[in-house]
Amino acid sequence: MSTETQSAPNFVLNQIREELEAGRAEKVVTRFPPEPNGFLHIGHAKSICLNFGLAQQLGGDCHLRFDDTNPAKEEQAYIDAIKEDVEWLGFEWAGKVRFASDYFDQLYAWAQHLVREGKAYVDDLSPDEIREYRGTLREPGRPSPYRERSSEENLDLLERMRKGEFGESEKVLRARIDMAAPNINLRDPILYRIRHASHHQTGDKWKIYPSYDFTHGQSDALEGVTHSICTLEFEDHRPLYEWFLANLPVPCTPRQIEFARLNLDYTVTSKRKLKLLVDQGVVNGWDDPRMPTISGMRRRGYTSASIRKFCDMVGVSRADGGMVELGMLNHAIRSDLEDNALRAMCVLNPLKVVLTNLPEGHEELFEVPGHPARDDMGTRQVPLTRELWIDAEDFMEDAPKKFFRLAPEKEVRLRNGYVIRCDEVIKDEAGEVIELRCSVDLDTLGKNPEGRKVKGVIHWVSAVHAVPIEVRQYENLFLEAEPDRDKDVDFLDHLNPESLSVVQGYGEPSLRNAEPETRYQFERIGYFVADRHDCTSGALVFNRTVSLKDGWAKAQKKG
RNA sequence: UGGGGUAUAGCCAAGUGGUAAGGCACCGGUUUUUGGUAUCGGCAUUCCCAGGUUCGAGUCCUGGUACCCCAGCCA
Repeated sequence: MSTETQSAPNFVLNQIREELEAGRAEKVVTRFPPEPNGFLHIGHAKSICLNFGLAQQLGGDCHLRFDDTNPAKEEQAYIDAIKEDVEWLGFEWAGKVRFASDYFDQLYAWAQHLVREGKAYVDDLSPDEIREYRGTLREPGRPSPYRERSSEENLDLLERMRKGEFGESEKVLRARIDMAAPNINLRDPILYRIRHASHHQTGDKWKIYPSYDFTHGQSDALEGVTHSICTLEFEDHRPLYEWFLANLPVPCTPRQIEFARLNLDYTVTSKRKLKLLVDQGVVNGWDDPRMPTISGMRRRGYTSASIRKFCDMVGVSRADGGMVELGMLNHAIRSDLEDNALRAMCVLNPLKVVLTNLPEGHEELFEVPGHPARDDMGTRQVPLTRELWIDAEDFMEDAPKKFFRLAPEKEVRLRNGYVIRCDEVIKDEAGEVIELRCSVDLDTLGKNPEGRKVKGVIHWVSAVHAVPIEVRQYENLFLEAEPDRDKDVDFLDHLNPESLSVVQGYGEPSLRNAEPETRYQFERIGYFVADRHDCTSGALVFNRTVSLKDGWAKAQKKG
């Protein structure tokens, strides 16, 4: 395990610790079992942190096992992406990457075992008939007419299913449990279905594929998994999970523990819906910075540490139907970047300022820290010249008393530089402010001016040295806190049309050689990352990870 | 009375009979060459509701209520 995570205790950890203390287990083995049918998202991050975190804290192992029992939906590309995401998050699985498909031979042998024991049978009912015979939530099911076939016949039929003698849906193998069970999962669940599909790991070897229920617990047992941690919706499957372990000669009996999945504000976390966003071109791929996927968040500029911290803050419980506010995620990333991101000045909405008492061609270099509190992050050179860009929001012609920025006749400090005073406002024919003429107080470098206090500080960029940058500003993908709440309304109706806005701005020269994935705080604006794919020395592209908290905007709102 | 779960502040969440942790958000003070950060303080007389047991209940009992999951040959 490569990452030191000091996770807060939770009920799963406590429970396992008790078992350890009671001597009911020795070494803990967990597993993270994604199906390779899409990219991992923030909800998976919670599961990853839990499973790998448990192993870390208890001195055990965590396996990465692909739950690849449905070749129709799975792809190698997803496998590659998932492995990359888990590694990027900072975790290391024990041993080789595993696949449920590694156990297909054993699973098949166990299916034959159940048949011989009279605990499984081949059913010829059609999918519709099976549904009908299953009964409803309130009424019991009825036994299939094929339920009483002999072991010999079942064995033969199963073997022929395996050989591909039947078409898809012509037959299935079912466990023989109880068609009247109140828990529908126990009403003779399907063990194998026929799929004439090529599998990304096993090729064309199999014509039948085991179901999740028949695969998961046995795979856990085969790997020596002690605790199989999954989400709440599998709680109803636990009796089945245990039934297979009890009725098959498995090497050990893992225990299933369920926890509540993560729900995040203004976000969808459903692989199906995320895939829809990708397929319909609503976003630019699974790693679009607006996506709650691990790779999207990475591209947006989240650090893996911040995602781990977020998962830790959220905690683990069995309380369902909850909804975590995005504010918590914002806090996690801001606190990481506050400590670790380089500082730079950038202007996104440029307004020209001319410093009238500086001579033409004046150039002055300030050496300023890469980070205000971290000497180890070095320094950068910031040039000052007669013409500057400042952000238009930092000037107001009729400024209210508490506006601590530039206004006619008022003073403000240039961050890392001098105090300047706005002497003249120049407008175009339309009355738009196009330039400010200001004077510099040369006696204010590194010290406060005599006899007055200048409260405001604004960022700026030398016009001659300004580096053009493209900045991609992201907002929530959805306008509704729970986009998929209402079953009668398509979640796509809640899309935020302004989730992405691209702006061309000016950055200070230190940004010129920004390497992809370098994170910055553009002072007084927010945290940004050089896009890992599109940022080159010829075309600087930054993604806004998250804005800085804006106390001024908040005060404005309050009036 | 189909089965299985869950209810603690705006949000997440500790708490397992001894008098409601922590985090986020929010509000206010201080510091500040980022209206950021840091820092200090405030923020549940009460734990879904109603009864009961007990010297004592968020924790135990009884009865309600609300919400989530399950009728894929998905996982």
